[in-house]
Amino acid sequence: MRPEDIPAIRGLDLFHDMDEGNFEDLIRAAYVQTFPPQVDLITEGDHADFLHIVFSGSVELYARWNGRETSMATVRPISTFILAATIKDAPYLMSARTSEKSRIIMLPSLDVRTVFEKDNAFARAVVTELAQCYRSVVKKTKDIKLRSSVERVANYLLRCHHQTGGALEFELQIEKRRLASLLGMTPENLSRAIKALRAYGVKVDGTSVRISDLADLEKFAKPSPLIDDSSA
Amino acid sequence: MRPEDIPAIRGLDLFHDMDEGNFEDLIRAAYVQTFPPQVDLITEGDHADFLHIVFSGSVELYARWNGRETSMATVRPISTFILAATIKDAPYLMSARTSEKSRIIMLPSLDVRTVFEKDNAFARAVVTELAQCYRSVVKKTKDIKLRSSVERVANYLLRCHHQTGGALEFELQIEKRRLASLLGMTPENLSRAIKALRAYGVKVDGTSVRISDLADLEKFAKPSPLIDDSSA
DNA sequence: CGCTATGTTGATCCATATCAATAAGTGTGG
DNA sequence: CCACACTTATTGATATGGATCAACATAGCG
Repeated sequence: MRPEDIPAIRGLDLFHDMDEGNFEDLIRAAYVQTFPPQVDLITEGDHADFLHIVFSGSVELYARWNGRETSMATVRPISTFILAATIKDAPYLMSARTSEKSRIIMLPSLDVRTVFEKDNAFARAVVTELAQCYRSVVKKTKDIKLRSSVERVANYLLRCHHQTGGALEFELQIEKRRLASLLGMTPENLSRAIKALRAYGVKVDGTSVRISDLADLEKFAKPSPLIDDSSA
Repeated sequence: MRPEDIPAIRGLDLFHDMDEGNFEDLIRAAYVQTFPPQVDLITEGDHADFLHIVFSGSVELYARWNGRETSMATVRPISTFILAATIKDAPYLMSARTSEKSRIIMLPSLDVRTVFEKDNAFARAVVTELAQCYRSVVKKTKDIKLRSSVERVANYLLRCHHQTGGALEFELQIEKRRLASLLGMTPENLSRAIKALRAYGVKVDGTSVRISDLADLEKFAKPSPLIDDSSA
């Protein structure tokens, strides 16, 4: 752990309000490692030995069943992942792999649970974090069950648009094949969905996206705060 | 609130370890009401004014978008629902309606949050509950994204089988149309999926289900603890 | 600079949705 | 208690969104 990294971790909502001594205990127990792309960090079913924090790069959460695989989420700096398994002392429900070269901090689950037991501020921060995660998955479920694939793509692009501060031109931060899986469709189908959105003023070239008629796209996509707002 | 109901609530994991005085504060502020079937209790987007507890009957959580509707979960006694919105002081992401005549306890969110702030045991119980909810939704997402509709039905029946303590004959506790929506398919498609499972020794007549060849059904369904275990 | 993974496009197939008709419950009021 | 209305379940016919297969283009990358 580089000393200069510590303030950034301390700045996370999850660790911000906890006792300084407890925070230092956690940090002392932490491992830090830089991984190349496409390295598996955890495998679903394994025991949750560490709470992971993505410090740089990005991590894909995915799941398998019966030979099939689907992308569940992308974790970007700086945030933790699979907190629930750590706290519950339960097996991971998802696997995780680096999408790009990534710096990962690992806090032993045992230490996290110990601090959780004695630090009340930390316990409450965990609640906030888990409530956030929960609501986020509920939104994803609504997205998948209530929308067609073209609608999901349209709304995904609108979410990117908002996350980039309202830019009408931006870059996709994720491979298309991964995006397809994340949105519950095949790469071929994503290609076609993107083409279908040309009719609503969306131009995609490689990873760069341009929305030429925002109103038209929104009229089609019908974004809802109860599905698409990343906070709320 | 009938005095004889209080021990049952106290017995819930969520309230079991909290301070007696705080528990009494919550109970004092509670409303109790019996609703007929098909009554809307909450509507998505509304502010979360109450934490609800299903005391008897059952409640369906569902969501709408753009004129479409999908069932998200069924809540059975005795458990709470939409804790995350209450704690985060955020709008509900799902609507809820009674499926049958139901006795519902409502704790004002404000009181729940007040107790949450001062009662550390309660705060930790909230964590456990939210972690459980989170993992449960993740499993549902995996079920939907990784399995075909027939596979989902097969695994649903196996879950019923386990929840009834291993019975090979049991009753569906939910209307078929609701089940279809819950599993992300149409009622017609559910009918056909059930018919397709005859090949694996499943006989459904009305609401009664009989599994004649468990091994065969399991071989087809390939249940996984990481998707189908209700605890874990 | 070639190799391999990714992305696109077209053709086809299949799972699931939709539409339609009927049957079977379920509840209600006379 | 039955007749009627209404909702739910089933079945068949058809339509369609999305998957699969195949071919090619493209872009990273060693």
